[in-house]
Amino acid sequence: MASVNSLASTLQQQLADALTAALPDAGTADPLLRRSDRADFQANGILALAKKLKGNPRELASQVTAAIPAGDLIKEIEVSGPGFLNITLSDKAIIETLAARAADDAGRLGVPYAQNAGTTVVDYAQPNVAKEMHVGHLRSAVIGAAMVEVLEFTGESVVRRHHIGDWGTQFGMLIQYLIEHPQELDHRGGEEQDGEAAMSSLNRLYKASRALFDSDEGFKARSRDRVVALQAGDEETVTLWQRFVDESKIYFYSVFNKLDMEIRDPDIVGESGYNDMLEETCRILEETGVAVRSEGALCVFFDDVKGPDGNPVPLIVKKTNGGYGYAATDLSAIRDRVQNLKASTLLYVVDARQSLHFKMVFETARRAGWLNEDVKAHQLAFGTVLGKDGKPFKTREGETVRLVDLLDEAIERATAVVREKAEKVGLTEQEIVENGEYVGIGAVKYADLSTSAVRDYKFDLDQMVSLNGDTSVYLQYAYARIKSILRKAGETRPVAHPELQLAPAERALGLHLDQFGENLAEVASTYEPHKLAAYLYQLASLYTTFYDQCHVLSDDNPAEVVENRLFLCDLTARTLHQGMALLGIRTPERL
RNA sequence: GCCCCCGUAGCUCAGUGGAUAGAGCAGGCGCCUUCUAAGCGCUUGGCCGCAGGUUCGAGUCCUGCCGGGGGCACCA
Repeated sequence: MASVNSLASTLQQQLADALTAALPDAGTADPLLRRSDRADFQANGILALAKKLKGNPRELASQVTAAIPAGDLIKEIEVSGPGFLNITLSDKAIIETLAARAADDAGRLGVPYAQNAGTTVVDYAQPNVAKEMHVGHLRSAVIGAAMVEVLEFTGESVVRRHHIGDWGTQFGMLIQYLIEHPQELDHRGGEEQDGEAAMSSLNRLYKASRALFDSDEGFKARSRDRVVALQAGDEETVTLWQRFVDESKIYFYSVFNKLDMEIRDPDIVGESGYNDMLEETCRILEETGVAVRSEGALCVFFDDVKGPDGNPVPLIVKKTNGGYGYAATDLSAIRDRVQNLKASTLLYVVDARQSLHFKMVFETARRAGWLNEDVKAHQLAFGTVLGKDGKPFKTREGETVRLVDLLDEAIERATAVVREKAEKVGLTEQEIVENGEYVGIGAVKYADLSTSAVRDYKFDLDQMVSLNGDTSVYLQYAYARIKSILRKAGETRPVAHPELQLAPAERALGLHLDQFGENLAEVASTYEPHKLAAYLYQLASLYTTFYDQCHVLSDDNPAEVVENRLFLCDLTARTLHQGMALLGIRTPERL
């Protein structure tokens, strides 16, 4: 038996049954079970019921209490305040449940798969071809990757899509420039091509072509013709376009590699990938009357979308000049994902500033029948990255900050701290370098993942790399301390002892450990990865309290106590490791 | 003008309609001859933007204001 019912769910069921038994008129009422400061759990549901049944809540609570069958689960249950039930579980039940989790041979800590799992297409990490990646790209990548992992862990079948910006008018300009300056993308003397080098030549070419485009009417005209040639599939043009894409991918992979994030080539399906569908998408929309002609453009209108002048503002699917807007691409992507990939959910990890656009796109897709009750789309909108001062994140010179520079600095600063502390643990040079990357990148990811995505986000490298308090290293450090104890204790898997009475810190840790699966289910259904970060921080915090109050390897402890504490250490380590892995953050064995 | 998001401790942020609103940072006081002090304990600090409403119960739901950010016809 791999999957384990959590204490909360077992208790919830017992209370629900007791409610039905004691108060048949109540039907299937929710006992509203919550964690509590006053006991392990608190049930609030009887208060609302009392109103409905016109009864005294405290009396009803007593009746419900009496209807709960005797068993090992509950140690104490009392009616409190206006009619709350305060419930304390037995130590035995806690350790037995955790032992079942530890014994899960599927390595899932007893976390069950979701009942109604489907296929979710997650659209995240969408850099632009021939353009430098900046902090804005970080959020989509980090948040999206975490959602992918969490969804997969809960049993959802996930298709990743990196909707890179590899299409559009700017490619006419780039390709035309390359035709006129053919050496610009050549690699120097066969030296090994790395991401930085690829980006710097792309960057140079982009700037040069942009300058020429703005100053030279002839070049501008030739560039426009080149766009037409590209869209028409002209062989020479497409070949050159492919060079830009390939060159950019070298750069993307180097950045994602630095981010310790796996991006697979088949998952990169950029805007160009839907090019062949655009015409048909527009035709369907027009034929079904979802889209109409307005001022020469093919548009979809909405009652509640208006411009500053009070006139309706449409979603433009096809432009007056015959070109396709990005709405056509997004709608085609929806068709592809629903019809070909058989998605039941589409998740877009996209900047909140595009919320109106996606609202209109989703509504259009609903009208066209591509989305419906069974196939839903959701934008996981994230806020803008701001500097410490609350203004858009820029360098002192007002330029956008390169993502790689930021990551390098985070790694550099983290490595310095790791090195400073390394002697105490006896780290090798290789471990110092490795840990510096894990700590630095972890700090950046954790900072992004530990607040709710929709808020604007203050990027404060000093704070994240301070490595104090609520930062990733707190969790990594807790993990390393556990592993240190486990190494000292030897290799055998520790045995749980349900017969023991638990110390307060042990109970608190144990109860929290048991809620891992419920937390993941919530994260998966609300698309809020920061709740996982909060759970893990709480877990590490409860562990360090335990670490402080409950010495593990002490000669004063009876053997069973040592074993049981080792068991708690082991399960905490495995839970931390699993949770951090879902967030994309490494947990070094020594730190 | 309309729409969306945000407003919680000095700062950065949590807070599934439940009892006394929580963390981290910063400030104050303690704790390394015992498993990693990147830590732990204690402590100072709150008209949860304002005003109504719904509810047995509102930081949380509804309405209206105020303040900040963003979006709103052929860029993505």
